[in-house]
Amino acid sequence: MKRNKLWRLRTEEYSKAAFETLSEEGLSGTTVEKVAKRAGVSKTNVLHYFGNKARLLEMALRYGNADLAREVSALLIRSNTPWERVYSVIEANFSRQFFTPKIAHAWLSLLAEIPYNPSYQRIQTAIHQRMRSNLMHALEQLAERERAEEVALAISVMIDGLWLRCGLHEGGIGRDTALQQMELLMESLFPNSPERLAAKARIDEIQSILNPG
Amino acid sequence: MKRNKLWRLRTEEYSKAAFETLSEEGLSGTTVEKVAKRAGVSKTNVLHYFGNKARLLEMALRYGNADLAREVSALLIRSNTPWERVYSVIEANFSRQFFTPKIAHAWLSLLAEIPYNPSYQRIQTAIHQRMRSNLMHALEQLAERERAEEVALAISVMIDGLWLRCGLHEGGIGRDTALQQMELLMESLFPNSPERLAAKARIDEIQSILNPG
DNA sequence: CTTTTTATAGACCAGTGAGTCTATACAATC
DNA sequence: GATTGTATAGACTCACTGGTCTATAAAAAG
Repeated sequence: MKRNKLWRLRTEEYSKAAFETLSEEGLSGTTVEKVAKRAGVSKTNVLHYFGNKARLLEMALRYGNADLAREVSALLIRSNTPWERVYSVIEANFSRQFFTPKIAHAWLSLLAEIPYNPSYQRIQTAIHQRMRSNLMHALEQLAERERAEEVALAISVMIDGLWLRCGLHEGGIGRDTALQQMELLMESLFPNSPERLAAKARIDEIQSILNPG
Repeated sequence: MKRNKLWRLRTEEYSKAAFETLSEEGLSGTTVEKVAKRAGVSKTNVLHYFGNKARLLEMALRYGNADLAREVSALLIRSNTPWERVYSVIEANFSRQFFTPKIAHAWLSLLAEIPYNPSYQRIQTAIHQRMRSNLMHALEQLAERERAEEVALAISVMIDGLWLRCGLHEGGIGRDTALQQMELLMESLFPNSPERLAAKARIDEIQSILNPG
């Protein structure tokens, strides 16, 4: 169907525009009009595809997550050991392309709306759920179940916290500080583990190959 | 000055109303009108005291933080050792009264605006700065400076992350899970430290006396 | 080649929200 | 007691925003 193709193309285009607008103008500054302007089309057209603003932002949330999800997958399929899978999740979350104040701004703007919009809530729950699941599959092979749960939560909470700080003020936390913090956490949780460090090194390398600069 | 007294009273009242509105309606749902209604006065009156909405929300941010700051102080002045000071910061941040989804919602809503409003940014920077300072004074006596810096950051980032999760969805993270996570972090960072555990126990006790329930 | 569907835009509408203007009650000051 | 300043509210304005209605061009279908 040609219709469906164009549909997908446009929704992706406009979701992206919405995400970018969000990151530059904040939630209160994001209007359908501005998103349309950024995409170079009329407001009517954007509404034609999404029906209403809420759904547009919903798709923006999905859009923002899709990139990250791809990055995680790309590392995950190249992982051979549990430790490598853990570091795939970590590294992907602080990839140079994604872990930027701009993107963190947009993410923050959407997060703030989550409590008031069940639809966003479902999406975010799914996102967290997937991260937890990715971590658990790996960690269960490295620790007892209960500890694995705790640790998985600690890792993902720390990731969220670092993203939050990244979005908060420009000069705040960058990739290096973030990774250093994650390493402080990991080294404290699992001290003296050559396997862990080897995995970290390998994933780091893979990531810098996949995504140079 | 009687004038100043009333002024203080009203600004406090309205800041509180704004904070509460924020927590129930989110940022997009918070209008000057609604805040006024909640305070039982006219919109004009609220505007009379704050001039504009931005300054109202700015005061709401300060208001929300003031409570927390008092809680930290109350524990801090009763602390005798560095470890107790560290746990004062931690416990205060997860006090039963403050660490609630409602308050976390309001806090999230304001955070999302920080990147777009220099004034909020300054306030938030000051808040983070004070937390860092509180932690550093204590941690410097427990580790070398560089490690103290790292650890202080780790603790405050984890606190932020847990607040974020608390605000995200109702059934998410509660005080118990949060404190358990903090303890996982602390135990990993400083294993086998009876002094630390004693301090934790003492602050926990003081806190439950000051703030029963 | 006509008919129907899809894509796109322009004009418009209704609602809302921030902020102002005007007015009144009230307190303080002289 | 007159005057000045403060607190408060009601009516109003102006800008803007989400969303709809109408129209047209383009494409698909027949």
